[in-house]
Amino acid sequence: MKKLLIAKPALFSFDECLWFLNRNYDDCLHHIEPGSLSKAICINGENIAFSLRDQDQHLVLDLTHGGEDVAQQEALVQYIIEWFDLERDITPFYQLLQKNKTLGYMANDFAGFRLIGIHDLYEALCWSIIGQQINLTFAYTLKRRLVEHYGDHLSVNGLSLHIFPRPEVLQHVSIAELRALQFSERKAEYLLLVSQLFAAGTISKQHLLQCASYEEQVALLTAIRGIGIWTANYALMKTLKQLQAIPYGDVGLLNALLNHELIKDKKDNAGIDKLFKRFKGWESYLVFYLWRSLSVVKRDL
DNA sequence: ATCCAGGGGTCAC
DNA sequence: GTGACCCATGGA
Repeated sequence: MKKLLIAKPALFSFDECLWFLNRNYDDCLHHIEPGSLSKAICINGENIAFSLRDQDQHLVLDLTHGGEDVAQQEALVQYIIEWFDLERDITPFYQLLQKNKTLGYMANDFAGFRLIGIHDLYEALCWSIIGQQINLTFAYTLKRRLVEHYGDHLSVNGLSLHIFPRPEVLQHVSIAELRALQFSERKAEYLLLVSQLFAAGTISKQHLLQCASYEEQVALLTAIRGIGIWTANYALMKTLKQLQAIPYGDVGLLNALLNHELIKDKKDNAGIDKLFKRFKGWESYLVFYLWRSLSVVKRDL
């Protein structure tokens, strides 16, 4: 079995990332076991499966299905690097955290936690549309139904590793079919529209990368029906790792800020602005760490 | 039973 | 530009 090594940067904890990926939810797009994860993705048209584990100064990537050629292996390594944001020096963020009386504890409690991405823009947009205005448990249920009905999968070591459906497939699904899976009429409409746009090549990650500014990227996304300011920022944060992205209006973010008594109420926009101003350039990391703090509360209850 | 959930569109003003 | 209203459904 082909084995690839990926060097671990400073301020990185695989366990911390792994724990977040596993949280309390049932994510169908990866399988977690203590100390390792398994996943399947499509690279250059081929479905590949791998597992990832922590070993001393490296992450060890074991290819468990496909990926024989070197170009695919390089792409896979790059995928992991982007997924866990391994090339970023996050010490400036930690310095900002440690200066903050309320949030400083995170530098210790969540040490080495990284902004975990979603490489595929289409998947990120679909996932955020699914997650709009419903609780996360149900959102993961809906995602699983979508993936199991319309996505590929690889069977490896007794595990069924699912791959997010391609837009070319989803664009031809009917609203009635999605309604039967308990998607709301609106979510079904939005998902089909986004699928059509991606299948037709009207929108892509490449289009976003060609934008001159962050504002332009937001405008490009929010021009699409079903994608508002929250969804656009979520996708830019997860897919492009645009660190100035703040998913405004996010219920989880607001609850985390309330838990830490950093805002008076959910309409305290001034309080929010004041906090994020201190984390200029690291806004997304702050959001991600605040989301991480929600899981702590949930776990401790 | 009741309120809320990692929102967004629409429409009145 | 702002705010009220609707959507839909499961979780707690």
